[in-house]
Amino acid sequence: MVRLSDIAAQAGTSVSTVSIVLSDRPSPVRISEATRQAVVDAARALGYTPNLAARRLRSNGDQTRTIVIAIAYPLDSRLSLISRVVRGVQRQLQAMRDDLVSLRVTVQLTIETFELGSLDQLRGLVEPLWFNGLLVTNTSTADDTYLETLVPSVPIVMFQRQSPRSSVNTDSSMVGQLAAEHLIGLGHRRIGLIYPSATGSQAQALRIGGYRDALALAGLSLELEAPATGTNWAANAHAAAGTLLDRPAGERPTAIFATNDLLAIGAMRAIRDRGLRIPDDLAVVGCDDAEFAAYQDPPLTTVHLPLEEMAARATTILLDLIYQRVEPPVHEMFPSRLVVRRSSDPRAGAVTERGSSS
Amino acid sequence: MVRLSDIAAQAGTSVSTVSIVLSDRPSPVRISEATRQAVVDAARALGYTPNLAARRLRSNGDQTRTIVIAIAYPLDSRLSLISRVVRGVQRQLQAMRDDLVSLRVTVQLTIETFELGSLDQLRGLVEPLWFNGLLVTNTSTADDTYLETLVPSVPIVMFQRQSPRSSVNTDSSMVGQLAAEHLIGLGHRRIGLIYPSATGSQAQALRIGGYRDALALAGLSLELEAPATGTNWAANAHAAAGTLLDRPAGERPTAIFATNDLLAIGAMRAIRDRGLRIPDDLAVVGCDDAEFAAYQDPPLTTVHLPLEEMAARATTILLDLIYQRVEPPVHEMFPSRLVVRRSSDPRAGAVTERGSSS
DNA sequence: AGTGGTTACTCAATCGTTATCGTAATAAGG
DNA sequence: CCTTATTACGATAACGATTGAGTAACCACT
Repeated sequence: MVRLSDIAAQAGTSVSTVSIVLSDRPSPVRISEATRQAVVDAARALGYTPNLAARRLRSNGDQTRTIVIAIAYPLDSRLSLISRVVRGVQRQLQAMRDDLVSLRVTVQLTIETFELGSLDQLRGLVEPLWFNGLLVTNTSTADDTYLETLVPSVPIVMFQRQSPRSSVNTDSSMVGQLAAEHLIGLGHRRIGLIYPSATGSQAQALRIGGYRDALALAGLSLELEAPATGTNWAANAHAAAGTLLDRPAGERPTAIFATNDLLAIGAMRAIRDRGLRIPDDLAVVGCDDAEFAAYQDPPLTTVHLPLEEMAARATTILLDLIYQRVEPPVHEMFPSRLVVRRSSDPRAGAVTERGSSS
Repeated sequence: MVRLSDIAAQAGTSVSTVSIVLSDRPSPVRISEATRQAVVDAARALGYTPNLAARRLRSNGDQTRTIVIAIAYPLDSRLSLISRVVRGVQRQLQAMRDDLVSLRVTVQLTIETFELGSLDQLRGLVEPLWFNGLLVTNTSTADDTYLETLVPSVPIVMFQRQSPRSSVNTDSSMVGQLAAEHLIGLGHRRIGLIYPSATGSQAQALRIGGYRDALALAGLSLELEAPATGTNWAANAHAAAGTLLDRPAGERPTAIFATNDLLAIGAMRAIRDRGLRIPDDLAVVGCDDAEFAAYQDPPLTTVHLPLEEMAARATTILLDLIYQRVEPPVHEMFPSRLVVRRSSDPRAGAVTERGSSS
């Protein structure tokens, strides 16, 4: 482990000078070009790596230059959507590189597997100010109040979650509404809902709310709802859909809305199992536009969320907050978009097909 | 921010005593039950949180009690498989709770988005010994030598990667072999391969190798190979499969092996686009057994990897290494398993169907 | 009473960086 | 030639926790 003092010795200067040179931060102290070079050369020659523990201890977190993205337990299949979020963050950081070059932002997607109780672990990270910014996504609503009190000093951007803090969001209730209105518009009167039973996710609750509102507004009944228990979503949706499909003839739904795409494909299989055709006998609409959605047979109609753009924006906001270029809270809402494919509308076929494979 | 000295003042004792009490680690110094209680009470009353920076600085990383799982760039769709890995790690830690209670292991799934160059960022984490153990998965082969030299002092377990270091692995070449032999056994003579072109993943390379060996052994030609470029796997596999399917009649493959499930469903659509039936005209086999695989129409035959069990084992090994209960390297190999579904074998239908939905 | 042995602590040095304050050396001004 | 700026740097005290060496108090035993 090579220290500043080692470099100082090598370069024939003092520790202070080395510190000032290596962390090229604004300092009242001016260093001549000659010594700067000597220090840099020595550091390179010795293979210096700053000791973050020491740096953080001394400067009490001001210099951590780290953004953390925390994702809450439970680690369910939505994790696959997270890759889209991370990609968005990365691209944005890449784009802002000039801005960042002197700041060395590190993206750490820290999936703290915190349940409510062990959210205290997060505290261990937060209190000593390990990081300068926090991007929180996918927490259960229960954690909200905890987070509120937890981190007053660190800028936080909530992702896909309404909050008094800064947030980047989609109108989740609109998501449910879009799906419901689409199906109603196609003439469906008995529309079933499949949703994950035990999720504290606010987005899920809002989607369901939006769906119910749209149905109520159209004067339709809300009784066709089946929760999918457990985390093995596709399998449990398969079972849940069964309870809807096995109702007596006149009461069986003619369309099903599932609040995510894995649920949707579970339901699709339940439909096929019974010899029913999609979308002729039953239309299916999912949510999220997962990678596999467009490749189902028939391709799955779903509500697309611009996760990458949202993540990029969240990153920008977070950095703005960190450098106090804006005052919190900053709220931003992104539109979701219904992607009509053949699982709900036979006419969608050719057009969307070609479009999505390009 | 409350310090040890604050607690000491409150409890009417010294900083040293407080330190010894709060970190209940073996110490030559004995503390009376009375003071221990006083200290604990004071700490609780003041809401003490240890300053990790100070702790780490002083004890040079011995006490970080943190395991990091690093996942390499590129952040492709395989991230969805990662949730299975994390789940495995979590469950194992849960099961070992007794062992861990005094150690406070924190799981941080740190997705360092490192490319080869910025792997230096990892260095920043590693050098000051931020963590006590590293579980590396999904790095490109290029990073290997870098990692070798990087972290001599921290126990590392490689996941799904052969290495002189400790590893938990599947026989990836067997994965390719299983798929190929299955198709050969079904009587196919012209078997196509679809694989991601630009992945440095060792597992991918081995799968391809195993597939080629099996074909060569059976005296079959290897010319039906189509790389899927880019990271939008399903879409690119769709295109890649096209080049195989549009060959003249006698040269078109009668089966396709895709080295992951997203590629497979892309290929399946290319097949359907051409009015061909699965598995009658073309059989398809994928890899990984993604959540959606069993819910395709027809359900996708694929090679299942016991990722959760592997992760659990990797966790155990990592902890054993950390506490020096075993000597590195420890190598462990898990068997992969072909899951036959209807996309390759029409007879598989009913049986597997029922089995997988339970 | 003096020696040895426990028990229950406390002191003070230390980890590597940073930031404040001080100062030597040179330049500029009168 | 002496004073005052200016430039360039060095010495040193933190940051908060850990740890080995030291010590005070008490008891037992000869």
